[in-house]
Amino acid sequence: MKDITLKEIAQQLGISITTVSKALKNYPDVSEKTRNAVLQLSQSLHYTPNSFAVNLRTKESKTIGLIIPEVVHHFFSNIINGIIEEAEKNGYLVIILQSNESMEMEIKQVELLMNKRVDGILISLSNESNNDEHLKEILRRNIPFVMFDKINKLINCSKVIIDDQRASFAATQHLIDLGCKKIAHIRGPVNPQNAIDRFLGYKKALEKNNIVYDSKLVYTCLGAAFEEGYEFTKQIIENHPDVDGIFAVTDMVAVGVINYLTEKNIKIPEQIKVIGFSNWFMGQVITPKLSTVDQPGYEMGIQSFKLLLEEMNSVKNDAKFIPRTVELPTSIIKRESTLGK
Amino acid sequence: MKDITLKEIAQQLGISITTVSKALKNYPDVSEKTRNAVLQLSQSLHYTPNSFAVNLRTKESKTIGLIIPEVVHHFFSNIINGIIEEAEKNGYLVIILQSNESMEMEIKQVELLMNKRVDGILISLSNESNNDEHLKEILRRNIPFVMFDKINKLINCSKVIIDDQRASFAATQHLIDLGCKKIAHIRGPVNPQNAIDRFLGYKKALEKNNIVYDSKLVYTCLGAAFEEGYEFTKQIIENHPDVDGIFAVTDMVAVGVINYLTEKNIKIPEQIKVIGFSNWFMGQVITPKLSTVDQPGYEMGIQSFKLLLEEMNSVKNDAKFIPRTVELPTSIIKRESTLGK
DNA sequence: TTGTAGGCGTTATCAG
DNA sequence: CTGATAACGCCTACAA
Repeated sequence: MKDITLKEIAQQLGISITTVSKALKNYPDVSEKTRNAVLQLSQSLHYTPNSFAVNLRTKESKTIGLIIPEVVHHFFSNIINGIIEEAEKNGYLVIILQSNESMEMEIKQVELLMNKRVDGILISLSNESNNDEHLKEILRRNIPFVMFDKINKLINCSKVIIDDQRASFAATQHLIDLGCKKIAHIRGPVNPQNAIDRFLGYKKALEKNNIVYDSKLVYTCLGAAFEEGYEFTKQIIENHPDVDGIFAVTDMVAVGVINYLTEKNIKIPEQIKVIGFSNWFMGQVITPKLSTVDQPGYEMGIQSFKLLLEEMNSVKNDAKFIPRTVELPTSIIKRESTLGK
Repeated sequence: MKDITLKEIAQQLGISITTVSKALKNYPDVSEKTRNAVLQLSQSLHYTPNSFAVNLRTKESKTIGLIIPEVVHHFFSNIINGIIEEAEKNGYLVIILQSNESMEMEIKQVELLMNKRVDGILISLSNESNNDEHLKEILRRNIPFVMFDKINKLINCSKVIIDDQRASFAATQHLIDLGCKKIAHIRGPVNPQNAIDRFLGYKKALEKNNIVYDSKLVYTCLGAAFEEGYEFTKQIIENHPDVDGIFAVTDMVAVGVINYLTEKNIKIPEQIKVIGFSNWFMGQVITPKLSTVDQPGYEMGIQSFKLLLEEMNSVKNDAKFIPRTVELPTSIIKRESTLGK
């Protein structure tokens, strides 16, 4: 089955390619008769424009690129969901790449997408990312660009974030309100801004409540994995048996915490209260159900695409675009791991 | 910053576009000297070929399309992971679309991808899918095409699957081996082949062990959701209090089962043994830990892409390609929900 | 109302 | 070794 082109249709009807093109695009200067003939034939032949040719002419592909640290991840997959949906609604397709938390990969992938000439790029930075040349290059080339969740504050592009500091302040405050006096924090990796902010929120909450901050109660994950939550909790119990609250950087880590405590028959929340971050589905179905911070992943995806779309439209019209930062609200979800049954 | 093209480089060096092109592609018939000049200049100008033009010429985009029922799903996101990784390794990018288990969406998306002229298409069918015109159209257009996990047996394309029937036979047998006499099955939706096969495996295992099959013990999900597992278990307990084993079509459903039983203080596995299907991460961290069938999602992604790649290469060389079906092994993961501590 | 011509950027063929 | 020319398929001034 060979491809149907304008040429093909033109030949069959004995008219010029131009006329066919115009008829299909509803130009006014085509006679009713020829238009109908063209429409009919192109339908019966199942004509669809060759998108490669259209891309070349219009210099856009209606495709955007998305770089994300991990796909197998409740929060991120929710974001992907939001992005894909909103993109499709607006006639865009999404190419997804996974940095696997590696900056090297991220750099390669940015280049890949730029060479592919996607119409815009969405990124959530890898944990490793501590350099921003590749991000600046996107700006230099004037490619519409939005960062979400794991961002770099120094890059002047649109961003969609939550207020990690405020949210983790609230989480810590929740523990304090319930009577916790000695709260450990299992924090995220060193580089990412949101791990830093969550740590700062924790610290601020302690200070605000006149609890002395003790750096020995802060444990730093390499990857925010289940095993790390498990292992650090072991250390916490052994070295600081009087800890009565644990705030984990992520629900995955918090679930590790809960697993260790449950294994050792340490009562949650009576002896130790646990709160996580992100509101992964898992937290609702484990025992005890996990208190956490709800982080609107799906909504973040939607908003990220919307911002990108705005910028893509601006660039197309040679209009100036001023980057904006959208901050999404979070809320504390109180469940059994802090409140009990 | 305007785009660098072959023309630009040719002009600056005072040579022809043709020569520049050849130099860059390491054609043998270019003098050392001009080649070097070209390479140097194109590097300093950061030349990259315009992929739109390349697509148009070569008639391929090094991009494939993937249609999947859900992105926020442990098993599927693992598959996506495998596909993206293997694709990238081979120089392909992946456009992801989500059918949301709707056949209508699936049909639209297939068309979208065909019009986009992706080099190949990967699909896992939606639960709703009971028509195959859109799939046949892919074959008609001779577009490389692989189905995985949720397939349609009637379509003559490559497939990557597991033996659902055998796996669920083994799962049911596991319950029987542990002494279960009355096993309920919460099955998946009506259409998908693998829900059917899992049901058949369950039934066969009963028969093989001389347990009378009772259709009243089979509950049919609409979407294989947590809530369905919970709700059906309630019905099971109320209507069939002597059930001593439950086999759920999916871990998500099984977790719903466990949640209901735990809430009602029904002992797992002493009173009722539970086994799921797919080996989602969640199952390892809930209490009791869930026994299940390990289904290799990541590997399935890898294999699917590999098959597609083979076919894409064949089509490119006008070689004949004979569709193949790859069957991946599964295994029973025995945990607390059947074995106890 | 219709058609001609040129170009988007690359690549392949063929002649010099 | 180099380059002119055509073609991929579409779109759009401009001309007829």
